[in-house]
Amino acid sequence: MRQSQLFGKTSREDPKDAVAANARFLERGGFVFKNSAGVYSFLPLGWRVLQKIARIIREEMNAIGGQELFMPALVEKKYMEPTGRWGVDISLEVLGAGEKEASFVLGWTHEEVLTAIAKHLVNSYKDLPFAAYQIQTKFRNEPRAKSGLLRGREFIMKDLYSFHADEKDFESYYSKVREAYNRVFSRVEVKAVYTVAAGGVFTKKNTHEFQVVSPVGEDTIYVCEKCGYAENKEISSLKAGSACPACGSGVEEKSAIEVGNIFPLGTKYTEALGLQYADEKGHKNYVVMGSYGIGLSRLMATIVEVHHDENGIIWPESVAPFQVHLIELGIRNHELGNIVKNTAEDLYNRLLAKGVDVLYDDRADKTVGEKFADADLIGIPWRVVVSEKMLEKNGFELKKRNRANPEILSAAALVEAVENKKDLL
RNA sequence: CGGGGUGUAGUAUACCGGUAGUACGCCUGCUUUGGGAGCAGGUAGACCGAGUUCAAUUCUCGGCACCCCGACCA
Repeated sequence: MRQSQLFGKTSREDPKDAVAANARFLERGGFVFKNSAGVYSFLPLGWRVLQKIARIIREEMNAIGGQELFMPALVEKKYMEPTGRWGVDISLEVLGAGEKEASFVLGWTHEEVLTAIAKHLVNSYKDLPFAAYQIQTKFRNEPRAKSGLLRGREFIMKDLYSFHADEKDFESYYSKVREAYNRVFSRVEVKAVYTVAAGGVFTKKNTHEFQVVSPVGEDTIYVCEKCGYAENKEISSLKAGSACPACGSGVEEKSAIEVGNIFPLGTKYTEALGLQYADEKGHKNYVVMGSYGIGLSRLMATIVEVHHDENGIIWPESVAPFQVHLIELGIRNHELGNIVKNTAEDLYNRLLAKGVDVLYDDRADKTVGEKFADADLIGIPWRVVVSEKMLEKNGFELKKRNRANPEILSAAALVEAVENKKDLL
């Protein structure tokens, strides 16, 4: 991608209404655009990051047998009423044609919708278990959207639902999901603490959350540094310094961002909606359910909260919008400058040919300082500079975003290094 | 939803009851070129509505929007 053509520009000033690091850097870097409070557009740069995250989540969900599908955002009243979730506070209701009262809600979760589908498809124990998920926009009329992408009224979420014949089968799947979630969070390089929590509007049972410790987090958790056991303050009888229920060591109080959760639902929804199956003896039983969420847009914001410095974002390689930021410092209308320009074009094409994702800063009207400052802000892991100075040394400069000192490499060595993602620095 | 605050150019800001200023951006030209360049010229602005007033961007009221604290929450 040529940066001169990119739909998205950096800005030098922080937006006046943004305080959280994720909002400041994502808006300034041209990753997202705030359309309303808690309502964001993803610009091409931000959308690439989101797609990288989505791909990792898909791989891990598929690996535990999750089947991807896609459900409607318009959810009719008849689905939510039987479970008592029609008209809850966070609902964004929609009027049908000619109606005076809303008959649809913009979907904020999909247990009911998928259970209705399952009623059509599940008759026998032979149809169980199964797990299905989607990646979709969710709508929740938050009384107070805040902290950039961390709490929006509209956000992108992966929601997985599993259906089982009995609790035992459910529990074994629940722990599989837990492991899959750990892999997701470790691949995007956030440290998520598995935390015991409350079920809110989803279930009366205890649930589990994946919490990333961060000062901007809205949740308070008690976490044991020694064994890693953690409880959410909302259900906990612990205090800072209390003995850890798991190992007896002291727990600490931390602010944390909830990046994922897994809910045991039992038969709450299947009873309310009448989802039963026939067992081996022909007896009818209610299906046991679980639901499992990861907020993708929130996770993207969390990654920024965890991985940045004063100059901008430092993307983990797994989710960076591009692998390489190629910066050309040729002087316009100048003989040597043209050589620099041509050399950079050539290198750009070589990297593309090798299948490397490159953002090529070919902008002719930007100064050196501006290009470097933009590169720091956008936070692509590898930076390659082509300039007169480098050509004199017969090489290219390669620098990692999180390192201070660059390396000078020949073109061939550089292409090889980037291609093999060799950490030469 | 309770409390507090803020709405001025594309962005960030200043001043003011009477002609709205600065910086960055953007456009033209020349110069410059390894950490947000220089000169010259140009472009562009008071959230909406009502009231007070000779006169409102400024004061008052209402609405709307956005931010922060709380309650709530993936």
